[in-house]
Amino acid sequence: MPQGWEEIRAEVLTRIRTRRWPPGAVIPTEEALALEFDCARATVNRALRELAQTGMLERKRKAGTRVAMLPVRKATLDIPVIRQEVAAHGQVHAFRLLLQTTGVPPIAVAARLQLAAATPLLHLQTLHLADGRAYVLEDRWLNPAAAPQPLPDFSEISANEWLVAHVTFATGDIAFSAEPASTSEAAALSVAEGAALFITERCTWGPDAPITWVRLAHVPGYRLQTRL
Amino acid sequence: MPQGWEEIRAEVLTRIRTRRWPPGAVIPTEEALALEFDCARATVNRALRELAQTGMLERKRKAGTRVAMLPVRKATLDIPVIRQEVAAHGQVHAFRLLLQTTGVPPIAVAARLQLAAATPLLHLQTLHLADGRAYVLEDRWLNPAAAPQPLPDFSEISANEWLVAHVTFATGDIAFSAEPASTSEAAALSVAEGAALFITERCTWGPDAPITWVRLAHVPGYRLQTRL
DNA sequence: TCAGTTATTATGTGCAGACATATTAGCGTC
DNA sequence: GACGCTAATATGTCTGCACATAATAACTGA
Repeated sequence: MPQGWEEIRAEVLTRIRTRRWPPGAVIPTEEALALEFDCARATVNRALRELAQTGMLERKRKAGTRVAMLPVRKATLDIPVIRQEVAAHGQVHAFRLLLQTTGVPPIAVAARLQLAAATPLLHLQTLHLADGRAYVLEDRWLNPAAAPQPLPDFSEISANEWLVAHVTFATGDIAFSAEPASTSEAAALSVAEGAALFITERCTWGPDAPITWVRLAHVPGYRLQTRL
Repeated sequence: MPQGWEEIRAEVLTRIRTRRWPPGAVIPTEEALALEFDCARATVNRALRELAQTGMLERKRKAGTRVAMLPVRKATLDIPVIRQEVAAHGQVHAFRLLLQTTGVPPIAVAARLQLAAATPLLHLQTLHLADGRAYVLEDRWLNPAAAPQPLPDFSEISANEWLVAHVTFATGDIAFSAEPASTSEAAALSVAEGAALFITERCTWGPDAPITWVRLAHVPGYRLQTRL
């Protein structure tokens, strides 16, 4: 007899995976399960809620709880700060600020940030190193209007770390893709032009204004991994 | 005054983002917050627990709850079945089975599945089409010992969809990377050799045996996106 | 027959209280 | 001061109950 909401969750998961409750089937009500497991309904609720959150179950009032047609649909992945990511591999992190200018960003960047096309932004290019070797090239456009003045010396502290500590964040999105290395990216990362790079593109907004757009070009061999 | 655990969560999030509770700071106890918000401790607990799950807060017994040093660290992403993914774009999904043989997989595949090197597996290559155009190339090795017999006609039903409906799943992992198109991949996807492809690699295990290893090579332009 | 209303029902949320558990802080001893 | 024990404390979980809410089912009347 399972006891505790985690064991109940495990038991339900087993019944789903062994097809005792096959995909699409309606499972017993919380009340019935509480009776079977000899616990309070709130405990069953907790277990089922967690399973619904990961996409294993679909719940609707009155209709009841059913096993999702296509189980295993959501994965959570960590988005570490680069320094932590490098440190997690047991390597030493360092970075070099390659470029810092102020200017009007490409239309694509302004559009993604929902900024007027002519707004001048701070442009930073930073090369991050792991054990002295190129690891990822960071290309960032930063909205000075969204950041408290004065700005720090970005060759001393990485923009990402300064921003999370000093700028109010409201929403954002993140996208992953694969792109061929441009001439400048190839040079910075010491790879062949056109090499397949793993790209992370992130956009963040504050409560009032866009904060930053950043594109991370990872060196070939990079893998983003998570457990299901 | 916030009421309901969602509003409390929002209020706490605001205090974090406005730096009233800056990164690293310890926030009041559940009891104190329950008093402030005039609700039960369980309600505060629910709100704080959810925030901890997304990485905004770090909680320890006795030590209390503190704002994470580097907020925004976890994102959840959906892993749809290819047919749903295509349909979500309003396109028509179809697929062609390019290859079906039985043989010993490459060492790298056997190793990732933790299988003895000489185990023969079913090898499937499938090209998925969106509105008739190449969308993703699926390269799959399937352990027949982990699947119920008889196997279906994989030119009629896609392996993924058949597997989630008929095979008991226990654990798995997923990884994303960027790789240049091999000669055969380039031909199948109608792209230039060496083009940057977005690769999804998935490994799944049943309770007793490895089930399948699959590598999805997405056509250039593919983006995997999620909100933060 | 069908649209509109009402009743039913399963989940969603909330409360107060209780006990469990991990972790820290304090204390005493050597 | 370094150690090991004990007490204090914040979170983790559970219970039993209540009411809210959404979605379905049943009913009603034209």
